[in-house]
Amino acid sequence: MADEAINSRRQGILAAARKAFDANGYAATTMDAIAAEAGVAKGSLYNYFPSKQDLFTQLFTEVIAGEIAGAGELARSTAPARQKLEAILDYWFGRLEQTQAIGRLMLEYWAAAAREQRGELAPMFQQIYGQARELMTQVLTEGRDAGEFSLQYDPAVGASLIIAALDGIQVQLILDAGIRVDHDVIAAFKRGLFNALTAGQASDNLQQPGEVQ
Amino acid sequence: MADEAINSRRQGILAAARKAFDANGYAATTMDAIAAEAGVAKGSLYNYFPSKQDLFTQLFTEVIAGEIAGAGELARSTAPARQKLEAILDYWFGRLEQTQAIGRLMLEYWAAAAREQRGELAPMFQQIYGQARELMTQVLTEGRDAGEFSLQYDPAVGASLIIAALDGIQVQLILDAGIRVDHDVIAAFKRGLFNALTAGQASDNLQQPGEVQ
Amino acid sequence: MADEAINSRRQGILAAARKAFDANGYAATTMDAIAAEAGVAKGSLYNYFPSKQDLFTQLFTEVIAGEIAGAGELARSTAPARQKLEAILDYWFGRLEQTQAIGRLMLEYWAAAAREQRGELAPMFQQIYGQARELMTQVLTEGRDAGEFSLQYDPAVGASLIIAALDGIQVQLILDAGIRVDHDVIAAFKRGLFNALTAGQASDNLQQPGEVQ
Amino acid sequence: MADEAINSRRQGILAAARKAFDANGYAATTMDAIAAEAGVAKGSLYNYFPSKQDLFTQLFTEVIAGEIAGAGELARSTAPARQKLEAILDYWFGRLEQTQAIGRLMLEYWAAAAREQRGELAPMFQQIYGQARELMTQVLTEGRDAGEFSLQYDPAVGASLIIAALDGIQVQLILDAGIRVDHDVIAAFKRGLFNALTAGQASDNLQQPGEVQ
DNA sequence: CATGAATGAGAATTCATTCAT
DNA sequence: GATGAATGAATTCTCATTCAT
Repeated sequence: MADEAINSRRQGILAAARKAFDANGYAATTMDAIAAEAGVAKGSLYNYFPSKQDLFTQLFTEVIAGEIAGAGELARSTAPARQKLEAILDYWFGRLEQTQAIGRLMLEYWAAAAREQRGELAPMFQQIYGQARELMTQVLTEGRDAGEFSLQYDPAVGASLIIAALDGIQVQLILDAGIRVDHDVIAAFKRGLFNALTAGQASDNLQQPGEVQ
Repeated sequence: MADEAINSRRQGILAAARKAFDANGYAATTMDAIAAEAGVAKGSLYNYFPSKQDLFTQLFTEVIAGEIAGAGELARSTAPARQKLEAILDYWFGRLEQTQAIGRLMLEYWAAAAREQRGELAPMFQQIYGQARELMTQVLTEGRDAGEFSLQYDPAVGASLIIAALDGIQVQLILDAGIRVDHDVIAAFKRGLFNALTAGQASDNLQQPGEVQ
Repeated sequence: MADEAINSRRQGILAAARKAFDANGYAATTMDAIAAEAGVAKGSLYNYFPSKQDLFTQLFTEVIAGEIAGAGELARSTAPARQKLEAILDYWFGRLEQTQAIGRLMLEYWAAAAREQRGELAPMFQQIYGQARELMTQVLTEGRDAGEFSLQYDPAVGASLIIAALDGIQVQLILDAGIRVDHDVIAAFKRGLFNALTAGQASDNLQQPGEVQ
Repeated sequence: MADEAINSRRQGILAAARKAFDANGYAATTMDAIAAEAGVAKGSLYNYFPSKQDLFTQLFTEVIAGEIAGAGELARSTAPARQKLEAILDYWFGRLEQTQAIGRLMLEYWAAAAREQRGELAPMFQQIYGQARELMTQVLTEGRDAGEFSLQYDPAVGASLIIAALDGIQVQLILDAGIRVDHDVIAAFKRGLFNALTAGQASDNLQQPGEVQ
C-alpha cells in the first residue's frame, strides 16, 4: 500500500515532467513548473529524483525502455524474418503516430546527450541503441541465413542504417518538414527497404556503383 | 569599407558563436563566452544581433544555407542522375566527417524548433528541408525519366526518405551510438539505396510484400 | 522504566548529534544526518528537542558540564596546589588529545555565542567559564597562601589567563596551525607556567619590565 | 581612475561584508544582506568575488595580513628582544581593544577552517600562523642569543604557546567570559610571560616540575 | 511516541540585457 | 560603435519543521 502510494506519486511526477519537458524542452522547463503540473510542492520532487537532470534521464529511460521491450516481443516469434521486420516497423510507425510527444522528448535527449558526451546520457544512449541494433541485427541475420535477404555487408551495419532511417523519419515528422507519415510513406519506405534487402538476390550486378552498363 | 568592417566583425561573432554553441549547446552557451571567443566586448554582440536567440537563428540559417548551396551546384551538372546522386551523397558525407560540429548544432536546432513550433525556427526548417527535398526530388525525377531509377511512388516521398536517412545517420554519428561512419558504412548505404532505387528494374516481382516465393 | 527508555533515546540522539556537529559544523549538519546517525526517524528528534538550535545548545551544556565536573574532582583533593594544578592540566591535555571532536565543537559554540550575544549561548558560556575560573582561582589562591606560588596580581586574573592559554592551545591543535600538542609541548607549557607562577619567589627583580640591567 | 573606481567598489563590498559577517556569522549572512549593506545589486557581488566563501576568505586574508604586517614592522627595529616583544604585545592588545569585530570574524574563520580541513581556509591559516610564529620565534631566538631570555625548549614551541595564549585571551574578550582586558590584565599577562621567559636565568632549579623540595 | 513524506521559505548563483562612459 | 560594470529576475536545490498515519 505504501509502495503503491509512493509509486503513484512518482508516476504523477513523471507524467507531469513528461508533459512539461515535451511542451518546453529541457532547459526551459523549470522544476517549479513540473511541481505545479504534478500538484506537489517543489521540494517533493527532490524526494523522488535527486536533480532535474536525473528526473529527465529517468523519464527518458522508462519511456524508451517500454518501446524497445514492445519491439522485442515481436522479434521473438517464429515468423519469417521479413514478416518480423515488417511487424517491427509497423509497431514503430504505429507508436510514432500516436506519440509525437515522445519524439520531441527524444530530440531533447539527443541534444543533451550530444553535448555532454561524458555525462550519463551518452552511455544510456549507447545502451538503448545497442539493444535496438541487436534486435534488428538478429532479424537481418535470420533473414539472410534463411535466404530471405541478400546482404553483402555486415548485418549490424544494415541494422544501424535501418535504425538511422527510422530516426530520421521521426525528425521529419516532428519538425513537420515535408512529409506526413501516412500509409503511402510507410509503404514507400518499406518497399524501398525490402528492395534494398532483397535486390541482390536477383540482380547482383546492379549493386556495384559505377558498374552500370 | 565601413560595410566590410561591419561585416567582418559580424562574421567573427558568428564564427565564435558557432564554436561556442557547438561545444556547449544553446542553453549552456553564454553571451560572455561568445564575446570572449570573438574577442569583443559583450555589449558589442548586441550591436549586431538583437538577442541570443536571434544570433542562434541567424547562425543556423547561414550555415545550412551554405550546405544546400554546395549540394545545389552538384545537381546542376549534366551527369546521369545516379552520378549526381552519388556526388551529392559524397559531398554530404564528406562534410559530415569534417564537421561533427554542424551536426551537434543541428540537434540543438531540431530540439529548439520542435518546441517552438510557432517560433521563427520551424518555418525556417520547413524552408530549408523544402529546398533540400526539391533538389533531391529533381534528381530522382530525372533518374526515373531517364530510366535509371525505378520508383513506384512519388519522387518527393523518396526524396524525403533519403534525407531522413541521411539525418538519421548523422544522429548516430554524433551520439556515437554504434556505427562509425567510415567508408564501409557509406558504401553499404549507397549500395542499399541504389538497390532500393533500381531493384524494380530487374526484379519487379520482389517488391510486393508477402509475395516472396 | 519509561523514563529510562526516554533517557536512553535522548542520549542516543545527543551522541549522534555530537558526532555529526563535530564532523560538519553547526550549519552543515542536517537534522536528517543526526536522525540517521541516531537510527531514529527525523520527526522523532522533535519529540526530544524543540529545534536544531536547542539540540545544539543542550548538547554543548552537557558535554562541557562533564569536563568541568571531572576537573572539579581533582581540585578537591588535599594535595599541594602545584600538584593539583598539574593534575588539572594533565586531565585537560589528556582529554584534548582524545577528543579533538570537542574542540571543534567548541569553536562552533564560540562562533555562535560571539554573534548572539543576547541569545542563550552567551550566558551559558559565562557560567561555564565562571565555573572553570573559580576552580582555577581556588587552586592559585591555595598555592599563594601556602607559599607555593608568587602572584603579584589577582588570582582570578591569573586563572583567566591560564584558561585563555589552554583555549588558545586547543585552537592551534584543531587548526593544525603549527604545533602538535605532544609531550614536549605540554612539558614546555607547564614549565613556562610554573616559571611564571614561581619566578617571583626566586628572582622578583626580574619581573619589572624595563628594569633589565 | 577606473582602477580607483573598481577598487572603491570592491572596498565597499568588503566593508559591507565585514559588517554583515561580524553581525551574523558566516552561515547566517546572506549575499542579499551584503549587497543591501553595500548598496549594490546582488549580482554585482559576483563581479568582484566568485562566491560567498571566497568573499569571506579574501576579507579575512586582507584583515589579518594587515595585522601581521603591523607587528612585523615592530620586530624589525634594533631594540632589545624584550622591548620588541613588549612592543608587539602592546600593538596586539591595542588593536584587540579597538576591534572586537575582527575577533568575532576570527572565530568564524576558526570554526569554518576547523571543519573544512581540506578546503582553502586551513592552508591559509597555516600560512598566517606560520608568519606570526616565525616573527615571534625570531624575537625569542634573538632574546635567547643575547642572554635576555632563558628558554630550555625550542623557541618555535615558545612562540606557538605565546600566540596560543594571545588567541585565548581574545576569545575570552569576545565571549565576555570573565575578564575585561584592561591594563591590569595586560600587565599581569606580560609579567607572567616575562617571568616564564626569564625565570630560568636566576633560578634554573625551580623549573623542574616535581623538584620543589 | 514513532515515522518519514510533504512542505515551502529561502539561499547561492547565473546570465541576458542595459546603458553610462 | 565599443565597452564592460551593473542589474535583478529567474533557477536549482536545501532543509528545518510539520503532521497525518
